[in-house]
Amino acid sequence: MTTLNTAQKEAVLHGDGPSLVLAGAGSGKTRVIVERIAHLVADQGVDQRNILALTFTNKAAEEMRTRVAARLGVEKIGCWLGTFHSFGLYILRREIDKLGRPKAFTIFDDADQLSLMKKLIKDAGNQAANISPRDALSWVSRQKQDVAEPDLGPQSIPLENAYRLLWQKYHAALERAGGVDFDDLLVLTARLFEQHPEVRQRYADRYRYVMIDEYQDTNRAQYLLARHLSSVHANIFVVGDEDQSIYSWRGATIRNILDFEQDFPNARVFRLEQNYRSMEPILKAANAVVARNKSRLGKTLWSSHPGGDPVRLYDAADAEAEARFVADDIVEKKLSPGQVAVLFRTNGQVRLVEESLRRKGLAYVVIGGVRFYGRKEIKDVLAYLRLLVNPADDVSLRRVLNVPARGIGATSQDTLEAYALQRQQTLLDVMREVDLDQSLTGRARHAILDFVHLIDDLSLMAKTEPVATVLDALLERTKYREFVQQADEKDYRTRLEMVDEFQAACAQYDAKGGGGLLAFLQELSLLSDVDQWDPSMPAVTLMTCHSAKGLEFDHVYLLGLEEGLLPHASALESEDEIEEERRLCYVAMTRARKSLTLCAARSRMTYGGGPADRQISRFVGEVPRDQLQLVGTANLGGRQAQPAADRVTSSGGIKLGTRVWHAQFGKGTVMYTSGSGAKLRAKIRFESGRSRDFMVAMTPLKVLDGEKKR
DNA sequence: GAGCGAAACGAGGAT
DNA sequence: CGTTTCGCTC
Repeated sequence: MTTLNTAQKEAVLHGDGPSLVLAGAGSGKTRVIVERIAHLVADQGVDQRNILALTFTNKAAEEMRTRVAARLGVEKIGCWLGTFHSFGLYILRREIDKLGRPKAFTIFDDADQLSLMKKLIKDAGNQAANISPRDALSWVSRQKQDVAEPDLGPQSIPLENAYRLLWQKYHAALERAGGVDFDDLLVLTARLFEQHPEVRQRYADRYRYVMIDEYQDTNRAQYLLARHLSSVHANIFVVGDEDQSIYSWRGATIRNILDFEQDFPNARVFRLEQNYRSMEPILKAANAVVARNKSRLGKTLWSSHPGGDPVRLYDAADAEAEARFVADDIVEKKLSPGQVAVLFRTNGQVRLVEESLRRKGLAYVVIGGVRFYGRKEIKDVLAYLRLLVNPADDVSLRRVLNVPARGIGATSQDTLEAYALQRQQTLLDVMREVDLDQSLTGRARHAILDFVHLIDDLSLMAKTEPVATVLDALLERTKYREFVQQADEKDYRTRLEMVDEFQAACAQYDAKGGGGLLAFLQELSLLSDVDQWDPSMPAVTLMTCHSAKGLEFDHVYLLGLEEGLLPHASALESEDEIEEERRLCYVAMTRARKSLTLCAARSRMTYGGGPADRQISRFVGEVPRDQLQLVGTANLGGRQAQPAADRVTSSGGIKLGTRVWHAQFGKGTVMYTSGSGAKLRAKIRFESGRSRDFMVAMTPLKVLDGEKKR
């Protein structure tokens, strides 16, 4: 693609006012945004500082920055170009005090949220009995993404009441700890603009042009931000593809893109339907799949690259054979590893692929899964550092109070917690006054004061010294390395290497000019897995379909095209969720430039249990047969996907998606099965929100017929 | 309070 | 199956 096509040109050159670009997969939407910015700056004389462009990932932002800089012939661009979340952080750093919150706030990641919620559930006792922290968190997160307020109105549903109570407690605890979570970065920013018109006016005035990428994945908070920011100039330029909306579980609402023309009157709509990425058979196959969806605006992509190999289907005996096939095929076809991606629905699928690639001596990188910043030793160190900049952060304090063990055990901790609750003080403040309290042993009080001194000394240091210096002192004084070495004799080398790597990251941050410990910690929390990935590495890329969005590869292997995996088991009940799975499948397929290979296994080990029989995905059946080439032992006879209701199994009707009734737990849905016959096990999610695992033969379950939806 | 083995729990996608 | 919590002993 050297010059812009007519549709792209129109989108780039159009005049002021709101506009919606419906950009199909591979239609050059990034390029359109880049060219539009270049056009505004170079041709219209717009000051770069008056342009704001928002993306969903740092990776996308980084690529856009590079391309805009190249296009304008400058080293560094002056536009504000970054992710929604980093924009929220940018605003809150300056303005959060207007919401009555401290400027030195820290960002709580999902592990922090989980540990906080666990504690709140425990403290709430009977009021929140039997609620899983994860369920509570996702409920709270959903409320926040919809920008609701945690008031405790009269509620008829007891479960909802408990959730509401936890929401209120969570909200209060987070605020007291001087923390914000991921949702808050957007929600608080939206609220700030809502409640402080003068602030909104200032930013809306500055950003004459607002551009938003992946608009189909915006949630309500992001939508409100878009409205606020374009409330003065109304030059809002959004780019999206309703067929690639795959984040509804994160609060994204497809309505935002479907309703754009109503929301922003006089909007112009542009359609980009020429695909520059994929060879024709790949695009035809992907189009055929997504065309089954009902909620679409409707686009028909056509390929710039006619000819090309048909899409292949490998129908493996089991998941090991599937993984082996991928490695063998890469070797046999002499594919250059850097041009290959292996995509899958769940992170759990990655292990087998890693093994088979390793056996063949193929280099690979795994994106996601166990994140560097999710590692225990890194989280410990981060918790210390966060406590240094935010002494009110009780969540971090709890994590490190006795790590490494320093004689402050459960009894002492409970005593401190009780005092903190009673006096409405932070844990650290309570600990400062511990000498006044005689109910703790002298030894415990001594240990507690030592800890307070440690934090005080290092906090002072953090005010002036570079991050790496503070970290060195921290590791030294806590004897953290010795602790790691002692605690895990088997794996300590790897763990120490992780600590080394983190030290290097700190030093690098300092060397780049840094911004102090607080800024370092805030920015770290916004890093994503894909951000670390270097596409020029000569290695096969392994990642989930979700992570692959926005990327492209010459050769793509899409694994696990089975009912229960893609579409995922948890989506089988609802037509809307099936449609999202279908879009996910479409996103994955359209990552491929030259070749696409679909794989499925007839049998796959499930968690703990034995192998389970698998049905091939309905999405495979949606690809026209003449577009599909069967390879290996592939044989679709009798395995073609059938409508879910007609499928039969040998397990007495207990299978994926079956609606059942249990005397104790009520109605539920089978999420997974494993084993067979007398050893058949089934995981069932009940309408109460709880999930449980059963030996089917031992459990009084009734199969409910004729029920499709709850 | 620390350390260890046993039991229980939970497994979708991630800024 | 892998990880976290529990419960017992020292």
